[in-house]
Amino acid sequence: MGGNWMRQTRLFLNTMRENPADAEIASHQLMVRAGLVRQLTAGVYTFLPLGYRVLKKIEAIVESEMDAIGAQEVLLPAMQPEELWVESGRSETYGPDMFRLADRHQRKVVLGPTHEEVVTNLIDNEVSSYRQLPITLYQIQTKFRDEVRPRGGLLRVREFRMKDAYSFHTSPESLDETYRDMHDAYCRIFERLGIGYRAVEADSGAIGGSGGSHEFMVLSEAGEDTVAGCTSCDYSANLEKAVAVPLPAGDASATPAPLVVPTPGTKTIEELCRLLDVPASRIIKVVVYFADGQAVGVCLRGDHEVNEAKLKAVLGADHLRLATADEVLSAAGKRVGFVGPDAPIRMLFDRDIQSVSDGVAAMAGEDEHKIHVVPGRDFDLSETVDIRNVVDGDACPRCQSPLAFYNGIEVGHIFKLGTRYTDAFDTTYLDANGAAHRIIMGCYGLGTSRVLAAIVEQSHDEKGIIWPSAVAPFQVHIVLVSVKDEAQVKAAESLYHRLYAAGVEVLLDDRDERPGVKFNDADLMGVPVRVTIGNKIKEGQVELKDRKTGDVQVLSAEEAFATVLGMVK
RNA sequence: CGGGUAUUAGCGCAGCUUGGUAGCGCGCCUGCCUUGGGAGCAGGAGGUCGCAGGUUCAAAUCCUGCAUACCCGACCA
Repeated sequence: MGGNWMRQTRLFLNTMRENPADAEIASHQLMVRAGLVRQLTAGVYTFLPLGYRVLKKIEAIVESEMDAIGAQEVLLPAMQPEELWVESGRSETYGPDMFRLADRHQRKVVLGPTHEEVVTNLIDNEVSSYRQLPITLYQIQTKFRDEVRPRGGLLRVREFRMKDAYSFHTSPESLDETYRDMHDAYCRIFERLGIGYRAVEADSGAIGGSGGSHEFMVLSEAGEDTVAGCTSCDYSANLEKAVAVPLPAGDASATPAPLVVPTPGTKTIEELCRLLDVPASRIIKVVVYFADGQAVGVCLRGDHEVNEAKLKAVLGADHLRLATADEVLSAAGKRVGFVGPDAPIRMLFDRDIQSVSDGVAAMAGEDEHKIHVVPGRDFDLSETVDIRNVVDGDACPRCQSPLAFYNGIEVGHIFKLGTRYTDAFDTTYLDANGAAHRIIMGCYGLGTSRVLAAIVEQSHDEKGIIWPSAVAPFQVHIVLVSVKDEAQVKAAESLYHRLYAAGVEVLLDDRDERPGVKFNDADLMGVPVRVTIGNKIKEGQVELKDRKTGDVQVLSAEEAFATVLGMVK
């Protein structure tokens, strides 16, 4: 027993009628209520049989598509020496987000949040010739990240399952090819999984590296990422990466000379707007950051926000944070709120500051601002870059149509890493002439346990989960209405055995429960096809119900068998 | 890291103000009855009241500390 058929009386499963108190989002509530998972501690979950069946199905699909593009499966260690991370420089970058421990000899060990270091080390040891390249390795592993705040059930956790792949190349063209293969494989994976997704341009973030990067997003209210997407063409990008058409330069030909006005105690843009009765788009603000220990000012319009990912990229900085009030005072010589674009620190200007034709800037003393300020006329625009988040009203960089914003769950992320890690480990191959060159790398992640949550988040109704057929824990759920009725039992057992013999994954609800309980549990569990065997068996009839559409067909037992085979194959 | 809330049976909660035998609903076990959308009746099992101190004749309840969990925020000048 077990495997592809199961009697519900034997299934390790407790469904719950009420939502657990700490579950807020639908996927978390349903996964707990339907008995897929149980929380052990913050951000750490047990997968129960039903949940694990689904996870394995997701992973099997991922594996088959990885295999199809020639990637080879390995299993890298979850436990890794800290030295590797020190060598790559990421021990510091990751900081407290990594679980760290010491072994009995006080050697420092980390639990892998990802595996670039380990796999590069492996390749460094094993690959020496161009003849061995290109090669792509992948694994499905449990990863560990000590998240500041786990949340959203299985969406942001500290221990999770992830497929990660790494490719190694002798040329950028070869990397491009594998990157495209991966991109296409990911599209096939999400199509096979039966979920709606969007591939978006992304920032490469902490993993580092140069070159392209795409994220695969499941659009959902519960998502933590913001996606900016064009309303007419297919441009879409993570907000961290999204760009817009530059705003038109303002016409300052009629702007009078600057004038100092008193603005005591205005600490925010909002206060300043109210006091001077100007819109935020006419304020020229300066935000002070510390990038790798150096103070740098960012000058942009009052209604725009600094995009820290862009700022980090422009500066090439590893660490970036806002300056504290005290640091602002000592670095720029003015209190927070009164640092102007002429402050005596390195200043970066957002390119759209040039859209201001008659602005307000803190280019005077404390508790004063200048009005009628024109960028370029009244202060120098030394370094002009795109450094802000796109906002509502911005135009698509490809087709000029308006951009719109969505929440998304990041379920996959692919990168062209370049030589970020092979530089760190001095990983080279010999070419046909015997000359050594750095190996070029790509890496490709896909969070399988997060995909599970994302599917539930996207595919449910008020009664429960609606599994896409490809990942459903079982294909057919036979609900035997009364275990006391011999005719029903006989018909149910017969169908159960025939479906199993035909290779259909089938769950038989043989519990001595009232029909309402069984129907509600079946809806909660979300198996795509339900066969109800009840008192219509007297007329030789059973009922077939589609979980997603709710469509019901009344058929003979024989017809039902044939129809079910047709539906699941 | 900061703030808030919570912690009492497997799950959801009451009890705490005003200290005195630990309760309810769901679930679970037994029996009867019932059987097409979470029935009913009867009986029953199950709790170091998060942990450690303190106050008191007496603490789930008051006080102190700690732990854990959940939520919100983490400074755009």
